[in-house]
Amino acid sequence: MFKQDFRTVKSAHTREAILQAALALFREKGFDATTMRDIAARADSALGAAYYYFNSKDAIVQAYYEKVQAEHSQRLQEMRAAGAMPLKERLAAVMHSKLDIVQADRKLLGTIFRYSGEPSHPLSCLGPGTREVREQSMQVIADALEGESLPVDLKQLLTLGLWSLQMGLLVYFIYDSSPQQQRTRKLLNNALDLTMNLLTVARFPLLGFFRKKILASLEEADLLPRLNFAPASQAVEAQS
Amino acid sequence: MFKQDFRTVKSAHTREAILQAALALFREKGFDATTMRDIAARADSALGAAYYYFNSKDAIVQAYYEKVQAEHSQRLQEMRAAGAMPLKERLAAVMHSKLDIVQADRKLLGTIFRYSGEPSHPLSCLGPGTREVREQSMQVIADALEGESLPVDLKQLLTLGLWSLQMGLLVYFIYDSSPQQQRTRKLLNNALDLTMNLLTVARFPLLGFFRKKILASLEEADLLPRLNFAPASQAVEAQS
DNA sequence: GTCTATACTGAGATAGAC
DNA sequence: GTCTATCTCAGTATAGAC
Repeated sequence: MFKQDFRTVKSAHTREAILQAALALFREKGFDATTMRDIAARADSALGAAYYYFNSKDAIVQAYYEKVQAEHSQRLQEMRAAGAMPLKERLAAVMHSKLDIVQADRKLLGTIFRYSGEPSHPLSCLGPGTREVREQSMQVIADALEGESLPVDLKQLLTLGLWSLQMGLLVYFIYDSSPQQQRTRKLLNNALDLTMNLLTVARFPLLGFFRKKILASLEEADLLPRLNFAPASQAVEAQS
Repeated sequence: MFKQDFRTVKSAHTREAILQAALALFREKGFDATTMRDIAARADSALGAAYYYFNSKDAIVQAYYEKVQAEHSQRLQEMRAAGAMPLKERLAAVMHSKLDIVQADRKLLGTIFRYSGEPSHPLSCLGPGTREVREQSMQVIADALEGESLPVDLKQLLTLGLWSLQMGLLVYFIYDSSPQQQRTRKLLNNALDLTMNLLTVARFPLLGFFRKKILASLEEADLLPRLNFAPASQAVEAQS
């Protein structure tokens, strides 16, 4: 496509060295303060080499969050394999593990939102360029609802809601200066408590009117992602 | 403080010329494609002059959205003076007029979110650097709730919720490629319908439990802005 | 205090040699 | 696949006109 193959061992090694150098520097000095020259120097290669593997500094960030998403999916898959948990714990596991993974990279995390207002930018976290990663991260949430006896429409609403919550929490996380970002954890727990309460209410037949209306609006606005609510094993299959 | 006085007519005129030149170019070519040298050239002044009035290209954007907010506040004040409307219409007026104001500047609008993930950046739309504009924009919403017989806690929740909705809609607006962004307008109307329905439900005594819980969480997370729910005339007074 | 002219630095990105 | 040289442009600095 638009990228190299990275088939050779040497090539993959160089690429990884550049990526690691970049991430280390981003963590130390932040994204803006790190120059491509710094990165190349730390990876013991030339500026051109860095640009050979990553079309831009931004592309490194993209590689980073593809890595994060892969790690997140994998952790959740392992947890699912390890045994069943009640819904609330599953949701807590999904959300907290995401925070765990990015905890060390808060300085880098902000760049995810940098192009959120530029639809055509390949790194726009809401744009077509990141659709795959985004849908994967929604699917992780959807998978956590697996086996619950909830109507599919409610599952869709819940998934979209929880994904939005996750995005919002990531922003809060970045701004959170409390030790180990405990405030974010607390907020997340409170939000999950409320979600569980809300879920009880949302099932109430009298509110079916609301559910239908909300869903129709979202559908019309093209805000509903296509999610896979098949059993976990099949869902995993469908991704490969 | 850190800015000039712009007391003289000539000074203000130059500043305005530079701002207008910048906005015109942003609309034509977008933010990134416009250089400070372009702006200075279009305003018939030197690069140094542009930097004299605006510390950076970003500072021009900041001036832009202070302008937008001032315009928004003013329009709403005029509407309030023009006569009473039912709540839903007042809310629709608030939200739609905001979209009206920025409609022509969608290419520029995205930059508002550029630094949303960088707390320390002065232009972060959620950071301390923009607190004043942000609170003013929330106050415009709070003012629209004036005179409604709702408990103050519900007013606070509603204001924060509607402000969030507004921010979300601005993002959707940027991504909306339908003619005249009609989809955003439709989504807004649907959201307001739902809000009104939700409001009826939210008043239900049985749900007081939820309200208290949500409010406590937000309070703990320091997400509740200090709003002025005094009568409109006083609220205006307090801002000057 | 307001502005011009000019030059310089740093960094993202690219071209082309090897 | 990798490196060197180079380009562009945001931003800074400075010296001075008025």
